[in-house]
Amino acid sequence: MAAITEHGLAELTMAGLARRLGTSGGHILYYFGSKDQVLVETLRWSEERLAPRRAELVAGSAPAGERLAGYVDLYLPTGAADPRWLLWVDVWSRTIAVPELREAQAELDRGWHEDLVRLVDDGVRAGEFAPTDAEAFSVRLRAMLDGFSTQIVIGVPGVDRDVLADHAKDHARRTLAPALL
Amino acid sequence: MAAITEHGLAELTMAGLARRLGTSGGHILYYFGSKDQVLVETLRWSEERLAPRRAELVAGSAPAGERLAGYVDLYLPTGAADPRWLLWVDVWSRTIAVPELREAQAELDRGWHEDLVRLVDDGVRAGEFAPTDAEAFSVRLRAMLDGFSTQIVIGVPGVDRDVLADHAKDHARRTLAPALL
DNA sequence: CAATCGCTTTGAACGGCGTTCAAAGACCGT
DNA sequence: ACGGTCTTTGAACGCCGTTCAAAGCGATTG
Repeated sequence: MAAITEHGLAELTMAGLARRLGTSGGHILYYFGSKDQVLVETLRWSEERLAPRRAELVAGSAPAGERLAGYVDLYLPTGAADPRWLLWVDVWSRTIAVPELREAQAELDRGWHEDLVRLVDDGVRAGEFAPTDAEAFSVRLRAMLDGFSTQIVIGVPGVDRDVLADHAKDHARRTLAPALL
Repeated sequence: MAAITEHGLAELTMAGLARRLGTSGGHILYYFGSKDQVLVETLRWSEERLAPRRAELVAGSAPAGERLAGYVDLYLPTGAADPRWLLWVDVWSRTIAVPELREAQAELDRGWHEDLVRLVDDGVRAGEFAPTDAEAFSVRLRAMLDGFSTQIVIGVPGVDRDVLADHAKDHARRTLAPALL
């Protein structure tokens, strides 16, 4: 992750990474099998580091609306070169050619999905949100967040992370708003 | 596009493409400059082929709701290996390393955005949709569609193109529904 | 203590990639 | 028939991810 942050994913080669780690390219592949596996394991590691904060958002005692806003902020890339999202986009394009990546990737997604469903159900149960199909809500919101994240991380001119975050939060607020009476 | 359809983007090499075209790799690069440019020009060509149908959706006389559903169907990939969307995902990951692609890509996006804004404004003007910030609606819906498209084209297990299309259409319908009184 | 044996680690070699470029070919106005 | 410009080729280049034979290392054993 540090290597990606410093020089970008495109500059990350087996030989370069090995040099940085004081070992050889062959050695890395002895354990990981392929560069694809290195990348997907790095993504997994990166996602695991977010797990505690995500768990807190699901289990926390703050109003569900606030926790949902926190979920959006945690999901989106921090900025134009967020290494976690560089990995996501790269893994997407590699998944098309390398089916072994598909399951790992689907599994990471599932974690985000299940937590969001719990969070929304929690808010509904507390009467803070209108009765909602949490599954459908999660599928839609996360797709929107994926689209926003892509734009942010590839640096589409004129897009601003915080503006897009507000779009997502506003969408959530309106969709989950309890009926006025 | 035919080569991508038949063998996938990962198998598409300069030498292989040249052989298929009865020419040499150097010759393709004489005109295109780089493989990245070949891909982005191919994407542009592919998008241009959709332009007439998109224009018809904007200018058509059918109810705006129906035209919006048509927009969703045109936007999403046709299936798991839609070559247009293989190119999109590939261009996303290359854009990160090759800034020259960014403008081309943003420009293609702009076309979809502007047409969707017109379509929604049209529906609002006709009283078919509630008064809506069409800009914001377009930013959100297209992000959602990008997220869905990614999942479809990379073949996430368990996702179905038509189910996701219905999600998008339902989101649009609910968001744009005129108030009940 | 030496021999053995599995697990690590190396780095040279490999095939294939996108790209470059000197040379050859084709075309055309004069 | 010549000259000049634009095309086209294909060999060469540097770099990539990956493979694999050989060497290194440490623990187990007689």
